[in-house]
Amino acid sequence: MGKHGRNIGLKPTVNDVARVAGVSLATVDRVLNGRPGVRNVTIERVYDAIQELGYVRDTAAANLARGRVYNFQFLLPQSNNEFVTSLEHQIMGISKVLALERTKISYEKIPAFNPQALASILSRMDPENVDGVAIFGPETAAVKEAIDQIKKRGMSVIALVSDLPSSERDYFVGIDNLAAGRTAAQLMGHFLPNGQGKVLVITGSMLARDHLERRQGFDQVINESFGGVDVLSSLEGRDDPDLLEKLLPGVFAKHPDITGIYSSAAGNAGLINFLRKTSLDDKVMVVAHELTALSREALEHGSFNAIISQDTGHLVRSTIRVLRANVDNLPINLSQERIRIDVYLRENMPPLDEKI
Amino acid sequence: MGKHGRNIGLKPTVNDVARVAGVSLATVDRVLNGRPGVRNVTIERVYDAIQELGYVRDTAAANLARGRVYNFQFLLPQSNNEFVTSLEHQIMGISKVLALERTKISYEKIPAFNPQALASILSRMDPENVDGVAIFGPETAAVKEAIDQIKKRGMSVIALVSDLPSSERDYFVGIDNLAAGRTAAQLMGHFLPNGQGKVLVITGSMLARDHLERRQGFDQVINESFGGVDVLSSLEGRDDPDLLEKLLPGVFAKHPDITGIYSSAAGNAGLINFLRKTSLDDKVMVVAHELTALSREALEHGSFNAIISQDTGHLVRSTIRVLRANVDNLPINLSQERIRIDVYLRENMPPLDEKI
DNA sequence: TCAGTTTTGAGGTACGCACCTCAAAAAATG
DNA sequence: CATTTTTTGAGGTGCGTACCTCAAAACTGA
Repeated sequence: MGKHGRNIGLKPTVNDVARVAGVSLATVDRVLNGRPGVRNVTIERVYDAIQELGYVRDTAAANLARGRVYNFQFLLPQSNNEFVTSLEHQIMGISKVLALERTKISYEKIPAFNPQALASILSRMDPENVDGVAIFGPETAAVKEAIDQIKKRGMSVIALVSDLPSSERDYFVGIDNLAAGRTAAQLMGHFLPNGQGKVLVITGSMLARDHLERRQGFDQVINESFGGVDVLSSLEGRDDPDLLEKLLPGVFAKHPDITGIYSSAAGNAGLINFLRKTSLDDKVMVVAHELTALSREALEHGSFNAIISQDTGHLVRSTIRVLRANVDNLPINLSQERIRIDVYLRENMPPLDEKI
Repeated sequence: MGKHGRNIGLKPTVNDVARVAGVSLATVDRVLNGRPGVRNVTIERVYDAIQELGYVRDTAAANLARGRVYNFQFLLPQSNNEFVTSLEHQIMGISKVLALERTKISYEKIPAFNPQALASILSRMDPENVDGVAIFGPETAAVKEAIDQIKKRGMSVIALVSDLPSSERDYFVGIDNLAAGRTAAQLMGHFLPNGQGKVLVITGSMLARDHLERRQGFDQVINESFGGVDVLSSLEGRDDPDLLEKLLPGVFAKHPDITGIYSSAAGNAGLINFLRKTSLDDKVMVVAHELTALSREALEHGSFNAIISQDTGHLVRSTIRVLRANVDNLPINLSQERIRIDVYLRENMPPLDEKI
């Protein structure tokens, strides 16, 4: 086969596009990479040829040629709860593998529930060093502004875990928190003896959209289906185990007849400690969020009765895939990127992974 | 930078390995690709250099150079149940994307529960055309033999959905079916009024390992925790909706007091039809397997009360990744490939994807 | 030590693409 | 029309690897 053989039956290449469009390789290249100096008519002829052949750029080859390195950054709340820790582990764990795929990731921890701090970090970001950011943070005007600015500078932005729909973020990687709250209520309703009782809802902060949505969903289903259940107003634990452990005695002093707890936020360690100390753990039905070493153990031993979770490994991998697709201007496989609302009972917990 | 510059701070390449090992590029290449004509001492020097540098072959570049095309085949049971159909959809859907990644996949349907047919297809497989096979089929001696043969011919073999541990298959992509059965029992036990009643278990075939394991797990938990529940012997539906619909009336004639059904196999269509016709659907608690358009609708409307499921998209994508890793002799990310036992209640069903 | 064999090195081509330069061709301008 | 400006083509180099050839060097055995 000569230098420019026909390449029968295989994927079309830039050479095929050039031949079909009746232009030179250089011109196709200019069009594909948005370089100037091509007439509009010619540009269209090239795109027609691309259409006709069904040409798709070989990203692996392109990245090889370009020496491209993707640079992504995660911004996580500075909180010592297990969910965030698990995200960190996943990020570190995957970074070695990603190095082989020309993508560098790093993460930074930002004071939790502090929109100003987050906004200021965002505004200092340099498009030269960062191609995309994944943000796990509160939705406020300042953050929205910062995101919209960063988008203008050409970076891709992903909302992680908690959506930021008011901003121009490219995508949200996380679960449908309203549905998660509804699921929790469905479980709680079934698990409470006689379908009735007084339920405490623990939340993180009113600034956290994910927590608000969970509460909303929880209330919906309780109202729809479980008339006998009385839901107290939310206890704000700020995702902080220690704070939570301090607050709970007061709540139970006021409401000693609580029979159910929906722990919709992070900070399970504090809750578990409290339950153990007070021996309340087999008197109170607990539906909690996020499967971690701790919550897994609590489920195993009956302190927790069900766990709603989202796979942190999936969250991180999905974020990377979406960010990469965004900077490459490629489509996203929605069903692959949809994060499931996992329901764990004692029986279906996945085996514990060794942390790397 | 000259032709053989130092490449500081970046990933080491074959050139770096050659330099450090004090041999030529050609020799490194011979070692890496297992070509003959290199002394053992030299081979070791090369491996030492690889170790020292932490060199990892750039698979993208290697595949580009080699013009490699992965060729994988799925073998699915010839059954018109929705689960298998969903797998087919996923395979077809992903094949376009895979074409861009130099991998071709196809599937073939084999008479269900017919070990001879499966074994004969396997033995006819040509390593020239197929690099790897994913098998969803029964575990018998004939199949085991055929798999071991095929392995000897250099193909990679994955057990899909139902494990084939007696054979030399490289990997199993699917859920822990024992745990799935246990989960089903846990749900059933909680959902049955007063925690007691007579439960029918529907299975596919005694030849199907996954079904056997589910039954086993189900019995375990019922015995451990739900003394008031009486479980009947399995009804074999052969994953065939029509057959199942024909068999069920007889069972209910004999046991009119059935209050729970664990449908551990495929063929939900037949079950749903029967329940609707006989208006049993709100008298009987049903825990079924696999989220499909049909079972989703049944859950939505209360005919089913819970669904245990495995994500077919994940199954297919995972299979491909593992097969590719196998033929490339690369490690597998276990936590990414672990298929979750999904529990779906009405509230946490994922939105319906448009089939492609 | 010499011929024979094995091992090694040097070099090239290719994969599909990005990016560069220079000159030729075509179009726009006055 | 000639001149300037814009557009296009031809060609090369490199990304990291595979795979090939040929000759030089290093070992082997007798």
